Amino acid sequence: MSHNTAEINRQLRKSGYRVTPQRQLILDAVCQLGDHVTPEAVYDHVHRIAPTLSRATVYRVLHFLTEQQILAMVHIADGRLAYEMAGPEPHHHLVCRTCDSLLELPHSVLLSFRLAMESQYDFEIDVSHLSFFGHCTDCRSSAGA
Amino acid sequence: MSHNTAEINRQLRKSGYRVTPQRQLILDAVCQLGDHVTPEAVYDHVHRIAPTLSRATVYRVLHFLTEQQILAMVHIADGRLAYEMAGPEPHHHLVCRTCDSLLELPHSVLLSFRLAMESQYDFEIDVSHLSFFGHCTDCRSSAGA
DNA sequence: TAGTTTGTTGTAAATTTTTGCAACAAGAAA
DNA sequence: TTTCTTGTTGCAAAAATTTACAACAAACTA
Ligand SMILES: [Mn+2]
Ligand SMILES: [Mn+2]
Ligand SMILES: [Zn+2]
Ligand SMILES: [Zn+2]
Repeated sequence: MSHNTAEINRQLRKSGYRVTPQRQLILDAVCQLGDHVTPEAVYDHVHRIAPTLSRATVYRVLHFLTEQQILAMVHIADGRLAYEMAGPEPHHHLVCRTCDSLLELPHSVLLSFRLAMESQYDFEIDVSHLSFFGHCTDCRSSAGA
Repeated sequence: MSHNTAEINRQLRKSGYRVTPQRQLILDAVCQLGDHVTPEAVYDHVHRIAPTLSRATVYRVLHFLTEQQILAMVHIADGRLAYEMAGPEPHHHLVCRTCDSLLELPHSVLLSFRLAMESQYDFEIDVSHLSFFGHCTDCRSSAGA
């Protein structure tokens, strides 16, 4: 568990929300399971600990924690959603379609793109966590062999 | 109907696939319904014309035509998928989270980003149709009022 | 045109995700 | 600690999406 529980709880209560055992379990699960955790993986994990915790709650809490910017959501292949802790440093990913490897990109890689959209279209892009799909070095060289 | 039916049919047959009435109906539907068409909208449309055409076929054909690059897929809000004709000119979108307005971006806006990823990470990004969410001019000014 | 091959569809069931609603319980107040 | 308010949960049903499989039919061949 690497997240600041006390700080998060304070933030939630301050906004009029409640800190429930379900929310804590689900947050811990995402934190432990790592990057790009699917709702089903979260459910499997928490269900072992709290068998009555329902799938509906998993989906609701993941959505809720994302709204609160405690989690970050990401589109993964096939249009599915996954989640991970929203660190203080937003980031993006390069995901290889062949080997599923994951490269982390600093948030800044999109800065110039965002500025361009602001100046050209007066549109304020709001991106906190994108995945770009493609092919990594290794897979490109082995495919060409 | 603004797509080249004959050319598409030829392309499919050449690859060993078949041109079925279902595929033609679904393609026509996407073409007529416009940008960012949801599977449900397609189903509603084609079901009126061919009541036995099933939902499963709609999902399957949308996925299939996307693989064949005849349709383009796009993530819309909430992690849902939508489809549209894949024109010869790939493009992207700026989608306003407040008024749902849609701005079309030329494919070239991401060119420098893609080149940067290639030189910095040796990763070949494969993007044909992205949507960036945010807030347009109008909605930003009225929110500040 | 009739026969053959095999890609495709419809059906039904399995999964996944969302939603309504009554019971519950976190946190504030007394 | 007890009471009260109302945000949250579990359940069950609805809705959305995927999948297995037998029947079907598009395209090829004779
Ligand atoms: Mn990430
Ligand atoms: Mn588009
Ligand atoms: Zn790879
Ligand atoms: Zn707007």
